[in-house]
Parts: sequence; C-alpha cells; structure tokens
Amino acid sequence: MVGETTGVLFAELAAATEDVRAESRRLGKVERIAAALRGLAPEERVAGASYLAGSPRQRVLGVGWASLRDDPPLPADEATLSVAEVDAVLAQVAASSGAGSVAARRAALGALMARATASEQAFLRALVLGDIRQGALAAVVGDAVAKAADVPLKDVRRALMLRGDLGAVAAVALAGEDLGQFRLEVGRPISPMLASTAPDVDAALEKTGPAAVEWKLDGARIQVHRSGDQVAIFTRTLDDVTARIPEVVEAALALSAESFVLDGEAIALREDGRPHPFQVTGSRFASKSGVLLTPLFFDVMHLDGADLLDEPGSVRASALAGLVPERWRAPRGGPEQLEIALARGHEGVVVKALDAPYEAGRRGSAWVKVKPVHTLDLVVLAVEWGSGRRRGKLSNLWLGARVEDGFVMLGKTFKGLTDAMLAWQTEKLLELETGREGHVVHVRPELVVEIAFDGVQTSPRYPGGVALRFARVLRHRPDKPAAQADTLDAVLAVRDA
DNA sequence: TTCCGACAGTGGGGTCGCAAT
DNA sequence: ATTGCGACCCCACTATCGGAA
Repeated sequence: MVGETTGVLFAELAAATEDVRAESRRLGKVERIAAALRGLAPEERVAGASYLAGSPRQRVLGVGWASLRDDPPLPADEATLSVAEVDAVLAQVAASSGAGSVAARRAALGALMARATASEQAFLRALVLGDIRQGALAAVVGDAVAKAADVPLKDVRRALMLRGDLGAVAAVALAGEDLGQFRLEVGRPISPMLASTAPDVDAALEKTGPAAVEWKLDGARIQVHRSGDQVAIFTRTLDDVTARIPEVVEAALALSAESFVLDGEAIALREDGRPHPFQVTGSRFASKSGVLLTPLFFDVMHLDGADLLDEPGSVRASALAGLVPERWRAPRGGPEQLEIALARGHEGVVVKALDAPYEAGRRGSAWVKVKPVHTLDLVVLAVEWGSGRRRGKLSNLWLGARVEDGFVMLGKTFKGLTDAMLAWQTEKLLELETGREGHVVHVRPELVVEIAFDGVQTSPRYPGGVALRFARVLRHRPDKPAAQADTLDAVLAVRDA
C-alpha cells in the first residue's frame, strides 16, 4: 500500500526511464521503477504505469516514425507537463486515428513536444515509437508493481496474464484493491500461451516430459470467446478481429455449449485440405475479403462456467474433443504426427506436455515447436550499421544467391550473430567495402555465409521474385569462394520441393 | 558453484487501408 | 492513380540477470 500523493510531473517519469536505462541490474531497475510508481497519484496510475513500461495507454496512436522524423521543436527550459496532461493529448491523438487527418495528429503531438523539456521529448518520442530501450517492459514493471504495492509477485503475474493490461493491474494493486478481481472473463482476451523451439521431436520431448504431438499450422492465432449468441475473436496481440472473420463466428455459434474460450489457428486451406501460403491467410486477415479461413482449435480455457486454465493439458484436450468436431481441431497424436503434418504441407508440430496448465503469456517448456530447417550458402552483397547495443557494428546482412551474371538479393538478416561474429564481420566487411549510402555499406560480393531459413516465399520486393522466410546466420564461411555459393535455382528448388 | 528460465533487444518479409501527393 | 505510412500478421536468435539446483 502507498500513501496518497499529489502526483508527479511527466519529467519525473522521464528521469526514471533514464535511470533505469543506466542501471544494468534487473533488481536495480525494479527498485527504481517501484519508486516512480509510488509517486503516482491515483488518477495517474493507469497512464503512468504504462509509460514506465514503455507504451502509451492507447493501443493505437496513428502516428509513428515518419511523424517524428523532423527535428523536434525547441525544448522547454522548465518541466511543467503533468502525466495527466500528456495522457489527455495522447488520447486526443488516438481518438482521431483512422478518422481524422494525419496533419492534425502531428500538430497535436508537435504542440506537446514544444511544451516538453529535452529529456521529456526523448521520452515522448520513445513512447510513441514503442522504442523505450530501458531493459524493462511490462514483465519487469510487473515486478516493480508488486514491490511498490507490497503484494505477492505471483498475484501480479496472474493478474497480468488474465488482463494483459499493465496500467489496469498497476492501478488496482497500488490502490490496495484485490488482484483476485482479475479472473478469466468470457469476452475479455487473455495473453495466449507461447511455445519455445527444439530441433527435433526427441529434443522437444526431453523438455516437456510425457506429451502429445500436435500439428503446427501456418495461420494466424485466434482466441474465440462465446457467451450465448455473443462471439468475440482476438489475435495473439489481443486485437479484436470479430468483424473480419464472420466464418469463424459462425463456426463458434455452431458448437454445442453455452459459453467457452478456445485457442486455435485460423488458416486458409485449399480444396484438398493443404494450406495456402501464409501470405494468403495474412491477406484475408487484413482485408475481410478473399478466401475463407478455417478455424483449427487446439485448446479450451473455459467451458460452460468452468475455468480450465489450471487443468492439465490432457484434461483440456479431452474437453476440447468433446466440444469441437474433428474437422475444426488441430490433429494430435504421437511423434508420427510430424511426418504426417509435413506430408500434408503443414509447418511442423508443437509438442505439448500432458500435465501442464495453460500458462497465459508465457513461453515456457510446456509447449515446444519443431519445424524443419533449410540451409544455403549465400553471399553478402551489403550490410547495414546496427543500432542500440549493435551501434558501431556492421549488423544486418543483405543476402544474395548466385545467378549467371552475378547475384540476386533474397532478403536481409541480423539474426544468429554472436558478439564475436559481429566483431569479426565488421572488420571483414569493411575490408570489402566499395561505397556507402546512408547506413548501408556496399561490399564486394566475396563473403559467403551459411544461412538457415524456414522457407521460400514469393516477394514483390526482390528482383528474383522470392525471399527467404526467417533467415538467420549459422556461420561465416571465409573458406568458401563466392563462386561456389548456392544459386537462385537451388533456392527455387527448395520452394518447389 | 553451476545451470537454466525469463526477459529484453535487434531487427526480418508481407499485406492491407487510408491519406497525401 | 501512386506512394508513403501505420498497423498487424508471421517470426529467430543472443546476452544478461538472478533464482534454482
């Protein structure tokens, strides 16, 4: 519990975020954030706690990087902005998103920036861009909420899991109210449970213990809530997409239960049951026209008044089988399912511990995904200077495959690089430099890198008409001449396999 | 003392709707 | 009519801290 305060200036939160960024210890960050939380007046807590976690309280502002590209206005000398004033302006900006002019939003934001000190301007910018880089987001701030409110950490985590809104949870905790009020509520989304990764089914089983093996479908995650004839559907980031996929609403209404919360995937399937490329599903999701999506459910968190979150996975699977017909369920079985899923054109499998509860929002070892990986030896055509902790290092590689008269670019990657690899490639690529354009360093196409990727997709952007999906670096191959790198034909062979 | 789970950071490709040009 | 922008859909991987073993 905390004493009533008269509130804080926005500048105090800006100062807090600078302190947190400068502090490397997680416990130190928590301590500093807790101190800032304690200073918030009751009516500032929702917005203030959100700011400390790096995001405005409004989900969508309708302004982004381009709106902040120009130099900020001259900063104010003195800090005068209150948290409430900032919140009011951002609420006004958000309210015009999708309905008003970009210029009006930019003007409102600009006026706010003009009233801010240099430190506040930097903080505002970070909030708008979602680019706080202080080493603490909602999870760490949740620890600070527990500390500031003097309540058990597990209670805060549970509330965050069930509400997914740090500001709301912080306000309740700091007010000394019962966090038990955050319960699974039909119609209100919870953070979906996530999966970690393993190279094969055996490795996955080592992490999970006794488990079922379920097809992994390359669609979009959906969480379907139904109460009576009311249906609501949410995505992985808890956006409400009910109006965009009426066919899934219909499917939910066809099930024989009064109320439920289901977890699943919505995917575009062809006549023969094989999946369309992910781009087809993605397009349908964004546009509300096009090919129909099929829901394939794999979990049930609530059924007719009973919360199933804490039930073992095997019990939830049985409940699901009793509620949802087979054609709307993700196939599930033993290790043989990997071969079957791949033969049917699907992505892979998720290995799911039989005894695990539904751990909303966590990426634990209870669910482990297994997908086949392709590799190719490609050539570095250019590289971009990194940012943040990669500042001063050449980071993001432009990758090319060999063609008759040179190389054709297939995409970029920055993934998989250790600090040692970053240091090595920075030195090596500077030796190969042929010129610069902005933050791009062009190089002689001589360095070969072994690249892992999940698949080949058609690309409107790259000259070969294809791009790699989820490319990452496995290792540098200074031993291999570029003339022996893989060809575009080899890439197309992967696509057509 | 060592190990490992959780977290944050660093960015990737594609698609759409909408406003500005 | 085109283009730029913002918002989301999919995401892999490494470094670090600190509690668990």
